Amino acid sequence: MSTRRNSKANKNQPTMHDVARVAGVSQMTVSRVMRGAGYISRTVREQVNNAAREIGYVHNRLAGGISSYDNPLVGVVLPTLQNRVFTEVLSGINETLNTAGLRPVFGVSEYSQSAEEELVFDLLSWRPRGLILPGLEHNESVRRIVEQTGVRVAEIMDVDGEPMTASFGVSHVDAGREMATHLLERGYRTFGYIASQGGHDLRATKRFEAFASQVRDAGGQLIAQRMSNEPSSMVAGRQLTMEVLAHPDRPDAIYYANDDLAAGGLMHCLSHGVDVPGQVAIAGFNGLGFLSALPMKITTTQTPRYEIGVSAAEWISTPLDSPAEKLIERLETEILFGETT
Amino acid sequence: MSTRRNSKANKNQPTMHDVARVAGVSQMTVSRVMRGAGYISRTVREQVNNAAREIGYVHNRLAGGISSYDNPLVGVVLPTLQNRVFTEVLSGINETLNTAGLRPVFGVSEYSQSAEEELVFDLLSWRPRGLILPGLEHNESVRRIVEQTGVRVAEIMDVDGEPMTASFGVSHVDAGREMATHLLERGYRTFGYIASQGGHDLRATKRFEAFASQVRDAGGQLIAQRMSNEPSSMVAGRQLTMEVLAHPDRPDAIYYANDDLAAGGLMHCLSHGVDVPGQVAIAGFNGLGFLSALPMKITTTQTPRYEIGVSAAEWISTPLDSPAEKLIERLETEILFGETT
DNA sequence: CTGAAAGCGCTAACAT
DNA sequence: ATGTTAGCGCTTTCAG
Repeated sequence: MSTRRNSKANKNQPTMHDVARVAGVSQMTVSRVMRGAGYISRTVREQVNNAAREIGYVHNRLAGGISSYDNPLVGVVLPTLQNRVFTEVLSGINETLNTAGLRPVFGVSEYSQSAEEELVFDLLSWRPRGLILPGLEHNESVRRIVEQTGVRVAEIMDVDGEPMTASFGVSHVDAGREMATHLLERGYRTFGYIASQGGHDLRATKRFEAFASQVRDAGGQLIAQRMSNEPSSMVAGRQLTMEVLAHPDRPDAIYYANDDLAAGGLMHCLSHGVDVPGQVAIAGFNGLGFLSALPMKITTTQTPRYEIGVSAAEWISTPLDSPAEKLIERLETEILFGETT
Repeated sequence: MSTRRNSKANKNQPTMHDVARVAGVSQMTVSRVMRGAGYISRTVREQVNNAAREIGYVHNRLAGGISSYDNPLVGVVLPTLQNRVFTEVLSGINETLNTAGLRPVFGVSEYSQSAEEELVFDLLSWRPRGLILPGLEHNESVRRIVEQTGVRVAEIMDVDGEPMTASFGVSHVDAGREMATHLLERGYRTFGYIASQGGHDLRATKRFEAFASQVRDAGGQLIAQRMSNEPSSMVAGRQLTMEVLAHPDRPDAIYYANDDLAAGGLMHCLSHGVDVPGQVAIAGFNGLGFLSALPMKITTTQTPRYEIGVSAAEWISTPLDSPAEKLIERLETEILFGETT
């Protein structure tokens, strides 16, 4: 006769009861062995594990989560997968969660707040132990449901603003200002700015605004700006740089929203005999690893991307005891002085 | 009085019962509205949705999954997040699943079969609708549990072998052979090979073996091989190329395990006045977008990374009706003839 | 079109 | 160190 108790034709997967029957113990004992909870004698544990292996039992956490409320899932939202920056953050998140026995469930918002909203509801339906969201800007609906459900949220990448509960990132305002200061000190007076993502990257915007205001305060001028609607890439940077330099009124220096764009700019200059930094200086943002393989070291701001992922994931992993106190974890950036400025 | 029924202090989240009470309908009706199942009158649907919004109810899919056996999660395993190739595949997977209302839960195996095994068990504990695994090589334990649970598995990247149920990818054997043929036709006779990941990238190994055997068959020679244990990167490629070219017996051409390494090699040559392809030819693999921003077009094999993700995810999304028939979906590669060969 | 009853597979809480 | 009992929040099934 069949040993299955499942009335539905649907599935025929073994349950803890089946394991218990084979191992000759109670179902509760199987549960304890599976979770590594409570004290179980060596012999029983082995019987149970063998029985489980034999019949191909896999722990069912859906059922577990529903009764325990302690669910090892973490919802992760990223703005894009097209940019190394976020996959490095994801890498930090994933490794840290993995170590803590937690698992990421994730979605990509494509820099859209309404897509983010949908994602947040969807992720919340898995009753995650926490949520990791990009940036500090979210729509009202997201704020409301976060408040109502009381889910722990780590807002990452940015610390220039008020987090819902905790933020982990860098100050883009300071980074933009510092780069402006550096370029001004070097004697550059007229500037270009090249960005991508059609302005949806709010952190790039923060950097740029701080950069621009610092430039103006020092009597410098912003004389060229180009923005692509595409995701950032070397190809886009190369194209936009060509456009900026084609103009009769060339800037002394170009600030790029990130390293990919800056590297593309450098490639344009190298291919067209434009002297860097003699005719035009180049500055990027992030300090991506591939820069050090380029023919010239690009000046950029080093950001701790992996570490941002790690610190956010660690906070989510921590057994919550701290009350509602807000946490702002600011990680530091640093200008890498290259040969392009 | 409190409207909560939850005896545990644990959580105090509203349930369908709470929504039902507020909306003045039965809990079952709420369930139908949430899932968009069955026929619900317009009025009732709106009442329910309003009530849900008002009290901040979020659908609980853990509870749903346990009774319905139809779970919108898909387990995804990637070998690494350090390589654009896989984040592009992930991008295709994610977008496709998203469209189908499915959600990825994922883990990274770091090219280790035992890490993969752990991951597979962990992912299976969420009773996913399917699994996406890299490559065709898996350990016995993975094969057993896949068979026992009957979970749908899409093996991606590679079609040179027998899948458990379905594979989506390219032929690395053919790709390696084709590149060898191309280089031989160009007149190159002595070859170098540069790789990374310490040989754990089994697909790179398949390419290389096909490449090497083709070279030997044509009377060519493989005179230099370097392999880094690091993840692949331009920096590693630059370094290894320097090492290969420092040797008195220089190869006519270097085949790289991928474009990052090849681009690093090109950068070395450009920076050191090594004539490409006059002194040494360069060939990569993948056709990553950034190649077109480099000063010289590198010859490479174009691979459909995003599409591999899409086709695997589509197969997982499809309501299963097809029997146990094996599926091998071979996507095509194509040599991009550049200026470096 | 809507509702009531009966579980889904597991864990918490309380025995023993 | 192990077992019993009573749900967790939802969906299935069967009524109406």
